[in-house]
Amino acid sequence: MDQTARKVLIADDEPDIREFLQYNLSAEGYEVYTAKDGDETLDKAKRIQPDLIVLDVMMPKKSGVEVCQLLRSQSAFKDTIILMLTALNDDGSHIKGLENGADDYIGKPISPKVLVTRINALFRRLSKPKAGLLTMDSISIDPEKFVVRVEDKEVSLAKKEFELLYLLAHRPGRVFLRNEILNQVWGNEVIVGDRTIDVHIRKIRQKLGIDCITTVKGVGYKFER
Amino acid sequence: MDQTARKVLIADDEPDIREFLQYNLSAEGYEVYTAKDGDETLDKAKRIQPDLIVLDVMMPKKSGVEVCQLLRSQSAFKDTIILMLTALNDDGSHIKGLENGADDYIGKPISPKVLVTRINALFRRLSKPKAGLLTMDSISIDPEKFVVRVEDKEVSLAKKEFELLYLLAHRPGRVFLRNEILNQVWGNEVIVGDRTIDVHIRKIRQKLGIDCITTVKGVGYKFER
DNA sequence: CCCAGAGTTAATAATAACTTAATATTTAGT
DNA sequence: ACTAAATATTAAGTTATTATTAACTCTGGG
Repeated sequence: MDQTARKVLIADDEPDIREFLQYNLSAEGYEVYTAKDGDETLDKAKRIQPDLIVLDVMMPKKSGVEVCQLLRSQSAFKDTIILMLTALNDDGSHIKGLENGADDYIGKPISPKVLVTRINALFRRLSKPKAGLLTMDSISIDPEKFVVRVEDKEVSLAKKEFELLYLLAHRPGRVFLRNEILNQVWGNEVIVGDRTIDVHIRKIRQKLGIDCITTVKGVGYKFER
Repeated sequence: MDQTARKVLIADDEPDIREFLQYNLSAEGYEVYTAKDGDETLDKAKRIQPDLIVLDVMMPKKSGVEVCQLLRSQSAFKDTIILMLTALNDDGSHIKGLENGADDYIGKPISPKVLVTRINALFRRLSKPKAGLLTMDSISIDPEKFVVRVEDKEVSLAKKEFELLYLLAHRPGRVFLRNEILNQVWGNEVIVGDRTIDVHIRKIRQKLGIDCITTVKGVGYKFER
């Protein structure tokens, strides 16, 4: 299977809808997974880390809306594209979906053409470009393998630490405001105190051993050298 | 998501209006965030630093007018475009909005076309070109990296020093009154003595090494060369 | 169940930024 | 050249921001 294939998770309690979606999306080259209720969706989403989730509003265990809210409250899913599926294509549920963080919705019945077009459009519009390997002299950061190498020694960072370092390092010299950092790394729904950033910065400095993050007091942090 | 997408924050207590705006503005390529009451608006505005805020007049917690006033009293939002939304399209609330620092207003009900046209127009009319790199011969000022380079040597200034230098340098030759400087750099609520400016000027001159700030006695300062 | 690691918070310490006040120097007007 | 007013300079005092540490929660794996 293509290494860069987009992963799509389909969540619907009706087997024939799952099959229909799976068929059409596989044909488009997506890597498709399915779930049949809210809880299973959450489990699989966590394991698979899909790029897009097709979420039926009406599902057993947890409704699509609930699942959507739960996913959006976790920073791991802040960039996951969520497409709601609803039989009720009245404004009410449409609204409810988008309000809770969905990126788009489609009303049943679904035409294969509309579905595929919409999903492709979502990817075009929303997906972040895949992060690439960063290399500065004596330090390299690989987001694929999740590894940082400093002077030929491998350093393992925790996820938040890594994301923070990557954010700063992908634009060396540029100052990132604390707000920007919170938005990019934690997402704008999550609320954490300012000291949290400091603590992560400290751990990064500590683990890397070399001083490559500069504090700009009253402003933010930047990566240098 | 486009890295340079304009950020728009929508503040309205009615879910269907939020959704309506979100849908239409997302489709235009804006990066859209929402808030459902006054307090949430202030929180998110601070966090997200949107380029434009669509502000409903009638909201719980704090009204749009209050939010507008509060935002405008903070220097971080002096360039944020504010568009008021009101069901009462009588002159009274229109005036009240503009009086309190809003840049435009739209009366409900809203047509998507009008909305998008108006917002695009506001951006065209009001948005400042991104604070950019200033380059004069032998000196360059980079607000993104928060660094000044003088004859290929990097000089790091503290926040107030930098803001002051940037203010003067972005209009070389133009004299800035002490009052203007206080307003722009310190904001109009903060009260500091006149000597404070002198001290910062001195530090800048000292750090840069070259004399590029001229005193205009009895008037103010200007950047030259 | 317990442990280990990640993530967060809160309290305190440390430090840099900022402001002020006191004194010296410069400038412009007479 | 004298004077008054404005600015320059310096050092010291204050405040704001960040660094550091340790404790606490939460989660998943053994």
